[in-house]
Amino acid sequence: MGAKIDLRMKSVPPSVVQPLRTSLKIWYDQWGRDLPWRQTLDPYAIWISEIMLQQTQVKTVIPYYQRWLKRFPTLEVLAAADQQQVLKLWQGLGYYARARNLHRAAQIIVTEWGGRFPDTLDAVLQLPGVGKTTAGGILSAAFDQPVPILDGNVKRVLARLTALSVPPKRALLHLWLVSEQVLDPEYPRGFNQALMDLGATICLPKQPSCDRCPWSEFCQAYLLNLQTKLPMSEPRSPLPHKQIGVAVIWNDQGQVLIDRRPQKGLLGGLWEFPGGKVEAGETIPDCIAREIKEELGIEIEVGDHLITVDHAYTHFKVTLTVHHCRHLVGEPQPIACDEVRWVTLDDIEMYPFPSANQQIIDALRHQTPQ
DNA sequence: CACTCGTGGAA
DNA sequence: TTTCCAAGAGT
Repeated sequence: MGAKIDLRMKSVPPSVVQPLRTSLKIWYDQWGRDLPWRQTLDPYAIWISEIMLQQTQVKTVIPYYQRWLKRFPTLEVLAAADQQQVLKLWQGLGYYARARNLHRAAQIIVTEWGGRFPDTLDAVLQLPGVGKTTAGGILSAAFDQPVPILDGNVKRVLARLTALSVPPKRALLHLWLVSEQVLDPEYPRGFNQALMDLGATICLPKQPSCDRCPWSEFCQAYLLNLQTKLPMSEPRSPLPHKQIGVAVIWNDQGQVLIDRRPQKGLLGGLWEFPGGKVEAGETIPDCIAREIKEELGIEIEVGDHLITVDHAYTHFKVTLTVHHCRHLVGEPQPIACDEVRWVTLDDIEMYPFPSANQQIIDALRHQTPQ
């Protein structure tokens, strides 16, 4: 009872550590990726890339990274910027707390560190939005310090290397120890980058290219022919589906009403068209009128259907049913949001919107305003 | 510690 | 088309 799996059996034998380092370096020298953030040693630029790359593919990040450094070339520029400008540049990248934390952290570095990026693990871990993996990525890439990492790529590579018999989530301590154990103290910058490249280009989730892998002769999963079955995954529960009624409210000046979501929580700090969840037995127009009265304190007339948008978030799906509406009486109040504003369709592009709402804006541009 | 937090690439 | 999941962190 309670006997835990003996993870020591899954460690890497000390005699294998040096061959792992040597073979990975040789492979990386030939096959390593040439990525924009590897052309600099500026800790600011490397930090930006590490944050953007959290849960986000390299291909998606590259254009955002280029635009970011053009718009916010230094820590000082970022610290002095408006949060709305920061979020606007982040629009579409998701996990918007990353952008809010970057902005806050830049201000902290300016005030607490005189604008000089900290170079110790403790100090970097104090920055909002920086956890163990990001800290290791920054310190190894920018300062060549031997600090381990454990991102999705490394979890998969090490789970296969050691034929980990439980899902990685259940063995994080073990995986961190292995990452630290194999890390080459003579070559930390290249090693960590090589480890991630191995996961991203060879040790793929499905159909790993073991015939091109420098570690195949050491890989317990490969030697046991388990490489396509590892790492183990945990079953997922089906996503709940929410029906949302959304209002595009027009006033007599041809403006529409938008609101800014609270800083905390989903899509914090972004703007949106107001609306809310459809209750049982309620029609969409009834829902929209009720939500607008509850959240903005105004009376509207619900008109024609504009567009229906289906969107999937991480933990649920939504269907936004959007109607044109006409403002009748009352001054909009920010009851359930941080701010409300009347804007023209020309000005609306200045505001950061979530992707599902951007589709609504696109639809508005393609039809005659009410 | 389980849950929250976005979006799009790739199969 | 659906499904997985990507250089994870905060609470």
